[in-house]
Amino acid sequence: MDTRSAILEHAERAARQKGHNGFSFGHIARDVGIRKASMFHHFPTKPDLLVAVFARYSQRFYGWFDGMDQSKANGATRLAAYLAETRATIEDGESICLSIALCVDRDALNEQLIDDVKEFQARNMIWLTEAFARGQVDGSVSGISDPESEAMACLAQVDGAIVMSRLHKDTSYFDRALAQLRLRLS
Amino acid sequence: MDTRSAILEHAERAARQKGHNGFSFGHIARDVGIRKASMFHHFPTKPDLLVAVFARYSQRFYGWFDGMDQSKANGATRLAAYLAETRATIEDGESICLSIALCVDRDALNEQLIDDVKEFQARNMIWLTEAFARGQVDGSVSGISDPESEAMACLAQVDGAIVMSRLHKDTSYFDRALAQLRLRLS
DNA sequence: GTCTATAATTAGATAGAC
DNA sequence: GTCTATCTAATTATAGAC
Repeated sequence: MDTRSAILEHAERAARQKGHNGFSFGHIARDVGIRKASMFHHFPTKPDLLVAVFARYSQRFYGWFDGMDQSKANGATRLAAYLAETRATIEDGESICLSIALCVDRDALNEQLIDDVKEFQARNMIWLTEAFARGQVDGSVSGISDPESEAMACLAQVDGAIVMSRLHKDTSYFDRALAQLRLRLS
Repeated sequence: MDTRSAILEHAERAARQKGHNGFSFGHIARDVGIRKASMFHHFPTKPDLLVAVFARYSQRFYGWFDGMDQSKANGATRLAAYLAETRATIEDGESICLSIALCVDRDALNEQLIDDVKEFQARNMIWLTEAFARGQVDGSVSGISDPESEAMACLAQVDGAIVMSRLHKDTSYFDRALAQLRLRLS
């Protein structure tokens, strides 16, 4: 792996485990195995690094959305896959979603990064709304009144479930927080 | 107000706006209007300060729980009051719940503080479970199968809603994320 | 209880050699 | 692209005077 990618990889891990203010160029350099000064060749400032890390992170999700959109899966299958994907990214409660970490340290971010996180959340909302709408039409998800309200509630529930799992370093909290929603997927 | 209380007040605000790693003794000293060195007379270390801040924060909630428990309010009224109380504490999306901020910066906390946050979450769960159970019995909350699952989902949903509000600095995100739950309260 | 002064460490960089 | 060396500012403290 090239150095730039190694930096991005370790920086994402660090941000998701310790938050934006919880790691430094020095830490990442040590992880990657280079000197601190060499970091600045790849990323001139910490904001630059963060923007690149989040772009890479969000692109993975956007790619996943696109892949799913091309499948013929029904609403319930899509939502179940979303929950499984989200659960997988937090490992054993060691990490959280990068966008949550950045929300908490919001005051330290530059405007571009805040906009990027907002867009990430908006695209999650759009995808979830579409999945709930599909589940309403095809009958695979029970008890839906308004797909957009469902999407908003679901996104919040997932984010909160991730935070709870992080506190206990235990993914079963994620499962219990989402148990009710899962029961509605046939 | 005495100096110690002023320090606790400003430190809580800072932790909830910038996260555990986002503020220093220097910042708080400036806010309070004393010199940095004077901070250490009141709180020898940053972990000591954080434990005291969280104790004060959680006690306010525990007191609120006790007050509510002595009322004759039905399940729905209790849950609506919980949502209103939570919403009020985040102001205009400028702050988040202290326990969320600490969860994200979990790696920087000492063991006592982690245990304190766990207890806080457990007590929220107990109170919410009781409120949902009440709502199930008195019929004031619709569609309850298992009160404990409901409590877990609700707590996650509230936490996620707070994070979303923080990103946009807009409490309407909180309202929209909780709209469905509110509709179930009669 | 608050202050000045200071120390050790770290963070975010920059300059310039290789 | 990576390194050593260096810089400035901030952070978490400690010592000791008032």
